[in-house]
Amino acid sequence: MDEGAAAERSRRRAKRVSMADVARLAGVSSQTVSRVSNGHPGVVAATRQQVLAAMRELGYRPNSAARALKRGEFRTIGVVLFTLSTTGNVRTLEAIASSAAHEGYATTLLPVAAPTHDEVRGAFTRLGELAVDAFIVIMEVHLLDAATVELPPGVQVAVADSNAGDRYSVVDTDQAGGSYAAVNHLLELGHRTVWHLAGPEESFAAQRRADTWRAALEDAGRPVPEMLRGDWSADSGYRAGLRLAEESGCTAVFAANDQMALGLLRALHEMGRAVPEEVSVVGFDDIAEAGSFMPPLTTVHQDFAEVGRMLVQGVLRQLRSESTEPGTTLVPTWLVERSSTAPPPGADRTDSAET
Amino acid sequence: MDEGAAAERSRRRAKRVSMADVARLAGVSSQTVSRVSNGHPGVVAATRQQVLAAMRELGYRPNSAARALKRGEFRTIGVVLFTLSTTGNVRTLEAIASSAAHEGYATTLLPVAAPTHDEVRGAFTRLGELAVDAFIVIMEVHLLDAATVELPPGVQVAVADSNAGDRYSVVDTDQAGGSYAAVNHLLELGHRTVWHLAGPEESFAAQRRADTWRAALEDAGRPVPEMLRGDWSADSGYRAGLRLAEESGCTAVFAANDQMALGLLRALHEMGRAVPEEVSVVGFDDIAEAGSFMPPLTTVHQDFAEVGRMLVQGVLRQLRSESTEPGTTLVPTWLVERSSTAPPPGADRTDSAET
DNA sequence: CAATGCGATGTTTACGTAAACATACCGCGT
DNA sequence: ACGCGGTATGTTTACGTAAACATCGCATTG
Repeated sequence: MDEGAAAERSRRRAKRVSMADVARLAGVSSQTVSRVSNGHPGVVAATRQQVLAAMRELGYRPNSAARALKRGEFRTIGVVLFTLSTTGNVRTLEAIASSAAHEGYATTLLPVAAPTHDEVRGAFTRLGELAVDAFIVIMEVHLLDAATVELPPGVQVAVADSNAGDRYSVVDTDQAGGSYAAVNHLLELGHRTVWHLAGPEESFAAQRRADTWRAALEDAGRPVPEMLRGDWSADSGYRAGLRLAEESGCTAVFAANDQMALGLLRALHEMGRAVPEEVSVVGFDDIAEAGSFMPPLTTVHQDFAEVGRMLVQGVLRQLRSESTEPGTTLVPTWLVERSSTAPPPGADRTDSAET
Repeated sequence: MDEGAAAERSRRRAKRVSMADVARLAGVSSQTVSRVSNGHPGVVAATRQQVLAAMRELGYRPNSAARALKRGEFRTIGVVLFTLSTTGNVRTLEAIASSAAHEGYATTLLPVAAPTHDEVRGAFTRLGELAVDAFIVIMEVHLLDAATVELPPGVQVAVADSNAGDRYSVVDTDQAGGSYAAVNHLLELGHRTVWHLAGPEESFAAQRRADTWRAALEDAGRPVPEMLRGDWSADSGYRAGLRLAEESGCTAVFAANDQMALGLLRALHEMGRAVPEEVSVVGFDDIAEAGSFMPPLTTVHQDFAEVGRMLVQGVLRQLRSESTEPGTTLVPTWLVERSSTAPPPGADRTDSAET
């Protein structure tokens, strides 16, 4: 076992083909191999072919460690995230990975087990040792705060889902715009006011959506009902829905995400409150399934793909210009009207919300 | 604050702090710094403290490229996948990333833009240059086949969602077991037969589920209805549902995933076919929202976390022992009974399916 | 026809780390 | 007192690549 492992290790070591090997076989210098490998000009076609043939024969593949060491860059972007259980994170990650790939960068995942300060700090410590030129954090900023001191200097950062625009380059969807559109849509349908099922307290996005909901109501001079709170899950939406169904005055609900809206719909259905005839529901996210809810959900669409793209562009720009540009970039959101909203029961006019 | 940041920035690019710098400040040799950095024994406490202090002062972080070059390994696992739009892939990736992190490995994403042969080949070519010790492929194998020749030698591979067990180490959920359980559950409720809404033809998983569905019916001596086909999306489930609602003989449907089941539920609802009173529906995946469908969906649970864990264990074992062990490992699946299934209309006895 | 210039290729070197080897020192036993 | 064993630390070297510099040869030109 022991000598087996040792032998295998040496075999693997021996197996590794280097430029020198290719150069020897092709009868050229290793520098020429390097030139061919990197597509540099100044290599005559015949030589190039010879080198390429030798590469193929030996199965040469460049050693990226050596390459990175020499060049001083890894061509890799690290992504720090806490969970892949929310649509937004997944969609954003997907866009990051493909944008990065498009730019010739690899994407390395740095999962943080739990969103505690210790965990985040630990992650950043590990991150300091990671083969990464820049990284993108998809996480609440109040956790980032504590970890800031640990951030390895010399690595560019961009942040999603955060309000740290004063210190980092932040890209986020237009939470306020979307929330405002959602609430106003309901008011315009004639609802007297709108209830809100918020996301967890720790979430910046949840807070921003709730704040905007409140502001929109106050702007319109409407009463602000008590806010309910969920944890993004459909179950928490269901529980909130059971309670809302008892509120006879409740004719419109703005849920902070689609999953909770799903639970809400089920609770309302089970309690015999028809959607949208008796109660209107608006969600947030526009997940792929939203159009197949019962009824199809009116919700706020977020362009996560664009967020990912902009995040990558952001860090790469920083990387190239060597400048950090704090600031927040907002990606537009818009309301997608489906069938879960309608004028409130007893409303004769569908277009006026004048009191 | 500003000049601090600026200073740091210029210091960074000008020269990254190396072991030599730390060694100079601490008044020791760089080798001693290396020993401290790697926690090697044989460094007296006083010296260690001195080195650590110097590291802190200079903000030293090891250069992983140099380290990888020297050690001959990257401590990184690459994951090749086509899409993050399916629950299974996302859950699996998440588990891979956290298992890998737990083992001290980073996870690098290699997205494949489209599941075409060319794309996959290109991905593997890029992958050959990637700083990766091993990789995991989450993709249909028939695409892998064409790319096999391109697979960089000396890199360990494990595969999910595939039937390439003869050549690679494959980990998959027990598709057959789950499908069998789903069909039998419906038969035992008293349904005469079960319809099937399959996933896309290209999908190995879809094929396996369909095959098992057919086999289970044949085993029980039941008629095999015409199979419907969707593309995993809720929309395709909806379209199939519209058609099924017209089939008066249809009392039980086994959908190949939960998203399609969702669309199915909506179509049946809109067509006035009550679930589960008139039609029973079973899904596959047990996505987080399945319990909040209307009605809550009976479905087959897949333990993607376990799949990810085993994939990582698999490649790491291969890496350490340098042996490739083809073979398929199945992770158990089980039926989660919720409220979307019931005996067929007109059935008096709920336990017997005898004709 | 020789000088010149430039394109093609080779040689040297440095990147930061860590293994392997080398040395210096200390305490101990005889 | 002397050497011996062992430990703490220093020195050398190699990992694979690519920039910088060096060289060679051929064609163009005065």
